[in-house]
Amino acid sequence: MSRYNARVVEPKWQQAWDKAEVFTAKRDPDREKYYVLEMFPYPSGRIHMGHVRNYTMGDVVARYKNATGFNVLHPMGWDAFGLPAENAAIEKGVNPGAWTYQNIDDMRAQLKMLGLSLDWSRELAVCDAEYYGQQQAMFIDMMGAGLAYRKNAVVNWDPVDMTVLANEQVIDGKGWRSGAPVERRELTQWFFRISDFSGELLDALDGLTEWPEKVRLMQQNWIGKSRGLQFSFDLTAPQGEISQVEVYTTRPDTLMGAGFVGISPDHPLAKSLEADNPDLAAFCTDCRRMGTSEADLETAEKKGFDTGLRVKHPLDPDWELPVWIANFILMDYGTGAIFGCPAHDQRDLDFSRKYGLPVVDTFTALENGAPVTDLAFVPPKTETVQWINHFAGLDVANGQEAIDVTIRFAEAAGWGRGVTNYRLRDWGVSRQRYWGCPIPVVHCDDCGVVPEKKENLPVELPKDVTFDKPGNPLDWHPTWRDTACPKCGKPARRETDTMDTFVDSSWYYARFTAPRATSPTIAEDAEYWMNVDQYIGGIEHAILHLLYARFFARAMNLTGHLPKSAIEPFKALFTQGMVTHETYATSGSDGRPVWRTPDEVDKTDSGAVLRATGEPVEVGPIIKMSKSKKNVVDPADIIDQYGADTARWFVMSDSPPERDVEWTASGAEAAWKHLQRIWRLTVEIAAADTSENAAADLALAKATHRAVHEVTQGIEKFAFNKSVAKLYEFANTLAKSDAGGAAKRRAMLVMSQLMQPMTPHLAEEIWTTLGGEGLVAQARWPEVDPAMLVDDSMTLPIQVNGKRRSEITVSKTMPKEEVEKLVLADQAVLKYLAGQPVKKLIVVPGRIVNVVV
RNA sequence: GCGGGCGUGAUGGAAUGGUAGACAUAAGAGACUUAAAAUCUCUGGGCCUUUGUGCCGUGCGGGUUCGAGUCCCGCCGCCCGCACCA
Repeated sequence: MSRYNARVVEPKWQQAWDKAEVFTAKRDPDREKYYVLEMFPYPSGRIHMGHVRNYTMGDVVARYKNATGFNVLHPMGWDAFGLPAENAAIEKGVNPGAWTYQNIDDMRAQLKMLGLSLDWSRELAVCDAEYYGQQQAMFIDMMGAGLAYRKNAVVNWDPVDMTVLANEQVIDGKGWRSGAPVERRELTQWFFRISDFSGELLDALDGLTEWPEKVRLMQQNWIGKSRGLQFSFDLTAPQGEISQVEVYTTRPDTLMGAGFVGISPDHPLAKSLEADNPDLAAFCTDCRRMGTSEADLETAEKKGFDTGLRVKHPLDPDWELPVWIANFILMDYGTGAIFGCPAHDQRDLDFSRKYGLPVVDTFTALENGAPVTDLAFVPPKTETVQWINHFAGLDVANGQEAIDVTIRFAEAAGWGRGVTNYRLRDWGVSRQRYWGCPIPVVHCDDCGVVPEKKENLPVELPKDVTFDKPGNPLDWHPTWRDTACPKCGKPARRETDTMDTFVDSSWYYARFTAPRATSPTIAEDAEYWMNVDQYIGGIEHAILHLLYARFFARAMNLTGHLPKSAIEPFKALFTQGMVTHETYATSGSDGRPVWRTPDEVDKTDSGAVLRATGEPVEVGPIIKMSKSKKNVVDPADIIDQYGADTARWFVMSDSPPERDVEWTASGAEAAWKHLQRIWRLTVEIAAADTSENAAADLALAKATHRAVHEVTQGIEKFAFNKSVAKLYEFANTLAKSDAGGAAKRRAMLVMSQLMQPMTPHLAEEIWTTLGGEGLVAQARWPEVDPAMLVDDSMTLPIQVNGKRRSEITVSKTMPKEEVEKLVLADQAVLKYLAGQPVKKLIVVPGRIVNVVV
């Protein structure tokens, strides 16, 4: 019997699809379109199992939708700008562009081996001048619309390497290469006004009904709408120009419990004090060393410094509060100053206890009026509490009522105003790096900051750059900066900042609708193909990428590059889990683990050993495949050994798509065995005579319809693992069936159609072997006859007091009364009733019966 | 620290609030074979002086319900994000 040889079969069908241009998308207003998109990869050079899983999921959807009659757009591109190319340049002396394009060539070749139904004619890389030139045009339009502007912002500065560091390059407050303590430095940088859209981006989340609830919730919390009170504390004595400290609080009702006023180390008041107070200046400098990430600030030890200044309480001129600088207060949020209410905020309480500041209760629990000791009393805003001393006369009220009353009281009295605040900050897009999209502006001594003329776009990155000096090579380039002012023509300098790579990925979905256009988009194409009907990617992009893309689509709409209907570019979103693997390590001479790749390790009954030396190997936790832990399986090896269909089948089976999947060698082996089994069945069926066996034929036809129904349901609901399980079941049924040859042939043809989205090459081979017409990739998805799904009798479980005690076989349509009679006559039921009267008899038709005594 | 999620046999997992463990893997037994591989068949959560339509069992502790893996409250553990990794 001929063995199925993936190495021969797979390229054959890939060529057949190419030749027939099966996956080339053409705009056709007479057909309903379906746009499926997976988050495009960074071209690291090798695809990994996460890619295989991500792109197979998208491919299953694309192939299924194609089979159900949609005009499918399924494109692929490269998120090709970013740090790794510069790191490679520094470490290996390669040119970032050359390195990137080589990686793209390598990865494209690997992806093509997977047999994905991609329209490669639309391929793009964000580092193509053809792409980023259009991005520059949009940047200029955004400047014109007031959506892009410059302001000062802090960056991580490495004082030894004299360069700006990304957050991931700051390890324990030190530069990753130099090891020098990182400083915060202010630079003038470009920003997008995403915060103007805070309310809009928040409200529109309600319309994203096909997004995971958790992602919408994460975005909602990120945008962070709050209602609070803004007011000022008067300083008892002015400090220079400053006589007040303005604060924003979401709990103004706790004002009578204020213990101190806290300001950010970057607050103007703190800065004005630094000149005369070396200790205070040292404290602020220390705070500024922490790095800029919020996680760093929040997890650091909470520290404060008493400025010695005092402010007056707005409700009691005799009440003075100390002003402290605190390292956990962010200048970017609210006013950069707060009042601390230790009795009702754990962080403020810890801070107050640490520095001996007063703790004043403002309310207590209704049933327990004990004062706060080491645990702050922080009830939900909906809980009613007893007020001790409320200036607006509250006695018993819940937190939300108290906040509303307080804001009204302050507004009426004229010392404060209700303010709606958002946590969302404007999007800083400047990067002091080479390998990114140049910001297309020119600095002119006379005209200031001037956008480049559109006819001069793209502002191309120079190719002749060196990385022997730290910092941005664009700054060191001998000629690239020199240009003429677009306004007055005098010599001027190009902006050397490039754009955040999140900008590149904020509109590629739109560019795919017209990837070769000489404008960012083409109206007819955008109108037809947008929005993305199904977007698929990692949960790690739940907030930033997806929020930026939502903003950018709005900005593109305002600047005329997308229709209004495309401001929510992703109609449905699916977030898939990671591919994980066990980790393996031997112990190094210094006692630290030396990570080992799975193919270096042999697993034996007595434990894992290193194949080469027999040295024992520690089997570690199952974690995301990563180069640093070496727990990677190279898809290319798997494809080489078993073929693409096996890899695709494995990543679709077992684990639900939204959860992590563990790659195991036995799982891959099992996937391969199953596909071989299907092929053996096919060969058998192809050789069988065409006899009939009425009863078995009907049973197999019914099983076929059930399989179609259930596999379809699985795909529709993104439960590919369940579709796979049903296909296993169907295969078992088919293998055991006594049906005649003709019936089996019909069943196997349907099997190949159902398998086509997951294992397209094998499916074609089955289809053609059994005489299917044309390509199975172009065959119409099989229809279900509902009549074939109906079973007339069923097993009905019977519980007594909630425990399963018996079962009866009944017709599905049997009336309740008859079921009840049968149940009460059942021997097992009678035994458990033991003569006790039946209190209640619950019959859930078609489900279960519960007898309660 | 804050925000979000997840937790079911040896393993991956299945289960509109209704028979917990579908389907698959590891393992064990058997068939075929000179033998092995491949293939096929069976067993496959735990417990037992009662082998019984027995008892226990979905991270831990409570609760709601005729009935909870599923809903609610409180813990524990792991994962993702935290604005310059992509």
